[in-house]
Amino acid sequence: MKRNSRLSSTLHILVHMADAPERALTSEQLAGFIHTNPVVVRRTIAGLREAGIVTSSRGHGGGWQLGRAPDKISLAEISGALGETLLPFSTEPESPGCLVEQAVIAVLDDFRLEAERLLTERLSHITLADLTADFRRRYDLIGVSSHAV
Amino acid sequence: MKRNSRLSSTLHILVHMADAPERALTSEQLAGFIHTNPVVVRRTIAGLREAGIVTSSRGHGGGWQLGRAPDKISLAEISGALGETLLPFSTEPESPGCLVEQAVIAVLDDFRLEAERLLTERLSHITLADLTADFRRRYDLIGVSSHAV
DNA sequence: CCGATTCGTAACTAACTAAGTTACATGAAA
DNA sequence: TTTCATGTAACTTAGTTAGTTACGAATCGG
Repeated sequence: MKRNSRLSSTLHILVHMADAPERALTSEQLAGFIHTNPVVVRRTIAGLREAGIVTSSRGHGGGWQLGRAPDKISLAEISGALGETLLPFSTEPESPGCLVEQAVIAVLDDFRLEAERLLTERLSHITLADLTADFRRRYDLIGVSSHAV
Repeated sequence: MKRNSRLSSTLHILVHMADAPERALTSEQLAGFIHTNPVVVRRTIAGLREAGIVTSSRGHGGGWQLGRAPDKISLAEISGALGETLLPFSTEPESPGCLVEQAVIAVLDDFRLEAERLLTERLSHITLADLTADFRRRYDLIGVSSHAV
């Protein structure tokens, strides 16, 4: 895993969970898919559990499963549950009395608000089911193991 | 300066430059506005010079000035010249043969492309002149030094 | 020409963030 | 009651960015 790849790593994991809905996958198995550590996986998707996107169970036969059908899980929800901001730039005031800064922040905050609305709207139209369908299409086309490397 | 505040810091600097178009401002003066180091300023806005947004001159009376009128400088250009990406998430392949990863990356890259198009379009409608006007409006309203801290 | 000024840039340090790791408590199933 | 799996805290490591120091190159005034 590298910097800011949490969204794509999480989607990868979720597609695998969608692809094996009948059984729970352990964080060790999930970690294997994205070549990382089970603890990192648990930490990363802990927020998804709180959002009801996934469920986890302990002990024998425990692990992770989707909390609802893939077509009811949008990328907007997933991104939100990860707690990442779509827009990275900061607008923290650093010279509270400066009117130039106030003007800059006002314009930038307006833009951020509008941008977040736009992006969330787009992401809310893409579901985990779309991703899974895309994966299956590729699988049928090439006919090769989903983890050939 | 803190993390990812480069866009807002740069805008702050540029508004000051737009506000004193007749004379060059040194990187020392510009650094004072955003409470940082002259070298950091030079490094940060070096990209703007290459994009023609600002010009710099050395020696006595040297410093920085806008490269063209504020209403001809859009936030899209500035953001681009800073070399920052608007969308932070990574889609670097990490398991090249994995079809799940390929599906995830395909969807995410599509989204990123569309999102960048949308955001750039919005930013291209905001100019440095808009920011300067907003600053002047605040200044006239409150009637206070632009750097009262 | 000389000295002051200012940018350009390399090299280093410090601070911060996120991933990776270890360790162990908690809970569930066989 | 043993084994397996999550939950989470604490620590380590790696990578990024801001900040700093230093100095060469260019420009201007005298």
